Amino acid sequence: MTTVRTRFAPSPTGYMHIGNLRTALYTYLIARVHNGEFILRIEDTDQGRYVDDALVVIYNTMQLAGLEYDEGPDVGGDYGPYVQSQRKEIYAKHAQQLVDSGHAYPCFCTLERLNAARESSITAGVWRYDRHCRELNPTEAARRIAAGESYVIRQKMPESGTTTFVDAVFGEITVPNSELEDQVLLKADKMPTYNFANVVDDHLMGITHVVRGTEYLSSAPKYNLLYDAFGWEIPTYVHLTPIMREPGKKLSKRHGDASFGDFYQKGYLIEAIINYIALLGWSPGTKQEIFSLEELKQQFSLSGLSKSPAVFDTKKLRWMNSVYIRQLSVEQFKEYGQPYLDQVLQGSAIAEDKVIELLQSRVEVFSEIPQMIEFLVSLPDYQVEMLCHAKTDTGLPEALESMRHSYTALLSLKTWNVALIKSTLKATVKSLGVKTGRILWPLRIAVSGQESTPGGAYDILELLGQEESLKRLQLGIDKAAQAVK
RNA sequence: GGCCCCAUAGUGAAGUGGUUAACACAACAGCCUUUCACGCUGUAGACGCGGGUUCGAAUCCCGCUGGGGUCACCA
Repeated sequence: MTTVRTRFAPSPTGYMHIGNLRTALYTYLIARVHNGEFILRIEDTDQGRYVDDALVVIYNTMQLAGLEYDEGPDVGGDYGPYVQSQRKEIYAKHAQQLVDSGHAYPCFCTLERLNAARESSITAGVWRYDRHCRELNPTEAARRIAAGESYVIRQKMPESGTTTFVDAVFGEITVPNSELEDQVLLKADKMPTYNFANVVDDHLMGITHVVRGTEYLSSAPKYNLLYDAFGWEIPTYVHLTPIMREPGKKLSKRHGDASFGDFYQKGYLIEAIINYIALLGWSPGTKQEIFSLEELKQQFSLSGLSKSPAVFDTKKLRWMNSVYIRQLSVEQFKEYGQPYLDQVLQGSAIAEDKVIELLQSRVEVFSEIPQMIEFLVSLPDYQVEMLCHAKTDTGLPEALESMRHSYTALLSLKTWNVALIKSTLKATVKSLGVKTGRILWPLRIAVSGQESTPGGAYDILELLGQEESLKRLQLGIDKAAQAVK
């Protein structure tokens, strides 16, 4: 049994797309579920695109997500270097090897010639390299290289026939060779193209499962041909479908929240994000939906991978995040929520511990805490109609009446705590012989100004304190009285 | 446009020739002797269309439609 080895090979672009993170996750899981090894490799062959701090983003994300790699640029390993720009000679050597064996050839065509040919072709996007340099005399080619002429190395594709390859999720796929371009392997700057570097690195690093997005599905035949040209064993391909924003729209950075960092900063828990994206395109085949990374490492399977693109559903992510939030210990919840709490409560006399307690079962995303508790420090303006409550037949006159009763009852209290507030108000309800909601609904609206609050009326009253509560209640009474007139 | 791939409710999905076609999110309703939330219960909602094959198709084949990917000295 050969050891399963997989690799996540991001390009240092400066941010981690949520789809990339999912690819990383699946790649990691495939390795772990087989007790294999997981490698991080940096694909920076496009020097023009290099972003300086981009590596840090990658390292941090991997660490945050708990995707530990056994080998990588920052942890070392026996198959290094793990940064493609440091492997230049390796690619050049292998490219030459293919030239020598007749599977590739130097091409001196200028970009100008190529672009012109492309543009002058009848229909856009159908032009393929015309193999202009393919049959160049080797001696002639050598002379031009020696003369310092700029050139690239191209892969020689079969003239006819078809190429078939097997993908672990899509099965057998066959394409006509006429579709295959004599693709560039080594660029003029002697850097390899992605396609070439991948084949060489994956083989040299002993990668057994090549995991990547479906955008590479159509270049897979070229990869196969390359492996064959080298006489290397073809790895297992695992192509992953993209994540969509809404039916027909690819999830992109443009939409604002496609990067992992954005979600993380908005107050989504890393465990929830991982859990959610794990299920976006993969199914365990059971009804289980909540998975820790540990469980995923046990249960992940290639067979559960989906063939069609999945739409990213923020609502479900929110729900899942709330599940994880509720599972947090009070201490953990406090730790995460504190900054958001402070935004509103800093400097106020509100008892933070109580607020935390009330909040945990109601928060879906941490960043929405401020707006949920804003009313504690300043009563928002609200419509009088909100004081009415259909369920208990509470119209404005009734609401006004009940608030007056509440006011009187609460004014008499010498001490201010939930238990006392509760018993007092219950007594009021009883003495009036009305439904509890008749008293409590208008009361809660008056002190909070909103229909939905963390905690019930008793809790809100206690948090606000007697003075503030009565002040707000009086405001509500005035408001209602004015409207009733 | 060529080539490749895909197709079950609004969304994620189970299903692999015979099922009342799961489950989850979202929606809606009810309950939880106060709202919201949590929880519980329930309701509505799907096999894209048309042909075959078969005693029998969501499951197999073909066409159509729709969607995705790709066609760079980017990855």
